Amino acid sequence: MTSIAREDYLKAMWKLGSSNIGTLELANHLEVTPASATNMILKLSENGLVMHKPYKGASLTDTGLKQALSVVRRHRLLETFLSKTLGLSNEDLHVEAERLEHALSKNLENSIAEYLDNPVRDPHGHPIPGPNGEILTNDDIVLSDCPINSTTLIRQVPDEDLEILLWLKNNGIILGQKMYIKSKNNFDDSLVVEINDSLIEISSIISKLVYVTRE
Amino acid sequence: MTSIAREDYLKAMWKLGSSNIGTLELANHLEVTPASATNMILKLSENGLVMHKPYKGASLTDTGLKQALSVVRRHRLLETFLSKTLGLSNEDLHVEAERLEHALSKNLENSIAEYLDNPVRDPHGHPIPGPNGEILTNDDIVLSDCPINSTTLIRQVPDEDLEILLWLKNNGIILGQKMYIKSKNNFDDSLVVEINDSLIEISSIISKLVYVTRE
DNA sequence: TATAAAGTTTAGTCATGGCTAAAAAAATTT
DNA sequence: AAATTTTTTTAGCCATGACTAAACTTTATA
Repeated sequence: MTSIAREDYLKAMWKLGSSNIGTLELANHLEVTPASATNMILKLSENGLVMHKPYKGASLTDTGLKQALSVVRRHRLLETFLSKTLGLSNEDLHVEAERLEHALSKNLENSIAEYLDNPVRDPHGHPIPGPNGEILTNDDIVLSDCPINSTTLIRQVPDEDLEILLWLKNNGIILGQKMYIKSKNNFDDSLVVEINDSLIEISSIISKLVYVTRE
Repeated sequence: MTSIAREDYLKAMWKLGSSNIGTLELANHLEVTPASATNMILKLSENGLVMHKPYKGASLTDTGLKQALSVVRRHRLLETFLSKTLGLSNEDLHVEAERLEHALSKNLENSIAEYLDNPVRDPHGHPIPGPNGEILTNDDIVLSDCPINSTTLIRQVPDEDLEILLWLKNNGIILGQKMYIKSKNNFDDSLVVEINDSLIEISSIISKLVYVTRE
């Protein structure tokens, strides 16, 4: 009843936000056709994992959310584990964890968590949900919402897009890095920040994927 | 074209020996019906992984053997990796590796092999096939074929059966252990061996699963 | 507000990999 | 050698999760 496909749908819905997820949006995210997404939404709905209002969108139920967070937990624990043991580069972690997450038993999940001392952040700074779906409450804020003329500390970088990840690394935008926000372009919402005495322009897209805390 | 089910069939055929594997034997090993096994044998045959003589049995082709050994390599590398990092007990290793082996990418396989310094034995003493299917030539012999009144060293214990594994451990039959073969029962082919000054009777079934070398 | 466009669902198809029941071949007994 | 048992295959069915094409809502535009 729980399958790889179902877990992928639940995780995708979690990523896309809390409510009224469009079929097309979900289908695009999973690279399937809208018809396939409708099909699966109906099945998940029958199993009480998803709420579906025809033509209006779908959202996770409490049970569905819990299962989605379980997948996310496995993913992030795996990233942390592979990083610590094999020293995989930050760019490789996501792809490998994506393959393994569905095959991780509860037992192995527990062993890994214990081995890592129950970490609350993965190597990209993302919070790791607890065994029952508890998620770390943090005061990380998205970079694009940050006030000008503030000093911030980088807390989360995205993990999926290789190109973005490499760009961030090449420009010194890494976890724990201090960064001063100089200005914001009112036309395209890009930012100019100062890192280690050099100025860097951060596109609007990227500034929505990086999270920071105020210093 | 390569799927979990197909990999399981190839691995099972490898385990069952080199040629003329019966449909029923294969089906029993995989806990599917004979009809399902016939079905899959035909598919693998179409893909050149298996030779099938109707009503006579099936066997792996060179390509099929190579793919089977690739699965075995992943399995045994995973066992070794999980043992070394998480310190999983010997009894847990098999089950966990069984789940993960199909999801291990070539990249991760390589990383793990390198991390472990290209091991040639897994924690149960089984040889780990190389990246191209090369298997360690060793002079391990099956315990049941061992001459009486010889001193032997335990080199391989089975990994699948929990009960057997626990019995072996509880009786001191572990890798590297010295063992003296005292006698053989001509009726049931069981053995009596001396380990650490105590005598142990080993059933015929188990004596076919343990491999040793002469001292 | 009527129409076009965008998004969603329905209907029907396909491959995969199970299953059962029945037919056919091979091996074993009598 | 004939009959029986065992093994294997064939035929047909089912669930899963993709797909296309067409129908149907909803939203946006003229």
